Amino acid sequence: MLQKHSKQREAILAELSARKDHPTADDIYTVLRKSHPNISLGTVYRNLSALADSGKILRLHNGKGSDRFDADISQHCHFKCTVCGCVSDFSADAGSVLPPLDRECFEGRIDGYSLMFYGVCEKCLQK
Amino acid sequence: MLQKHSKQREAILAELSARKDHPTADDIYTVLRKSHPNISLGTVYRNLSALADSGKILRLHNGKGSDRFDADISQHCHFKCTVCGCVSDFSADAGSVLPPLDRECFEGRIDGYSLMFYGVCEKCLQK
DNA sequence: ATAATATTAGTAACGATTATCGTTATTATT
DNA sequence: AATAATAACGATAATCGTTACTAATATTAT
Ligand SMILES: [Mn+2]
Ligand SMILES: [Mn+2]
Ligand SMILES: [Zn+2]
Ligand SMILES: [Zn+2]
Repeated sequence: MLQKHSKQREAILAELSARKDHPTADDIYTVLRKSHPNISLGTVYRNLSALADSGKILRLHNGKGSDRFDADISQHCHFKCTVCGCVSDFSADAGSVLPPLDRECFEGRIDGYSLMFYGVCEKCLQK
Repeated sequence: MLQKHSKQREAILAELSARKDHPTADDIYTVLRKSHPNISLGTVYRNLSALADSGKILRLHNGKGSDRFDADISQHCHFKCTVCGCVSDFSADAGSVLPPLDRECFEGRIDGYSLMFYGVCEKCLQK
């Protein structure tokens, strides 16, 4: 996978890297249509999936609703507003607190975790 | 919602309460068909959603793959095996560690969180 | 340049879930 | 107990996010 370069993939990664709002595949598609009028939604999905599989970006499963993507691949948590649906980085210290788990009572292997907080964002609270 | 009693909802809740494997809607549907040959998959989905909305059961978003449900509504974490797909309760102390977050740098309201660990379960490791 | 092939655009297909709708079961009222 | 009101049902169509397919195009190696 990812053996040949493509203008489309470059544009997708550039767009994702330029923003911090954890966009969906369709969000990116809508924006890129302006500069790449013929780009296909399937191409956006295919490249985002390939980039995520190769570890270059992060895929955030989002319960109901579409997946979101993140160019920041460092371990960090997220917060989702249950009113407006926005997803933002969450600078809690939870991430640094979690790793030292008591793995003694668990015989499997832990490769990672996903931690999502739910609530109401500042903007929605003020309405 | 949930204004009238129904045999189907009773059976769905009973089945979910009797197991600890976090079944999908279709899992429950398949089992209940034996005792309730005419039950509809839509009915299972509708009741599981209503029960989850009213807080009587828990819905676990599962990334790709269908949602799973849990009759244990206490705050607890889960572990998903990326090989066989099984989802099990995870008795880490992470849940008790998380609540005291530094909420000072966050202006929104946190209502809860979902924490899922990924890895390989004991059974799959032994193969 | 030529050849090989990964990637694309466009579109069909898919799986999970929700919506619709005429019928049935539950509950309240007479 | 019969009647009326309506929530819930079963069957199935529709929706949504995503993936699969295919002929054409773009990239890379020769
Ligand atoms: Mn992020
Ligand atoms: Mn559980
Ligand atoms: Zn909000
Ligand atoms: Zn396993």
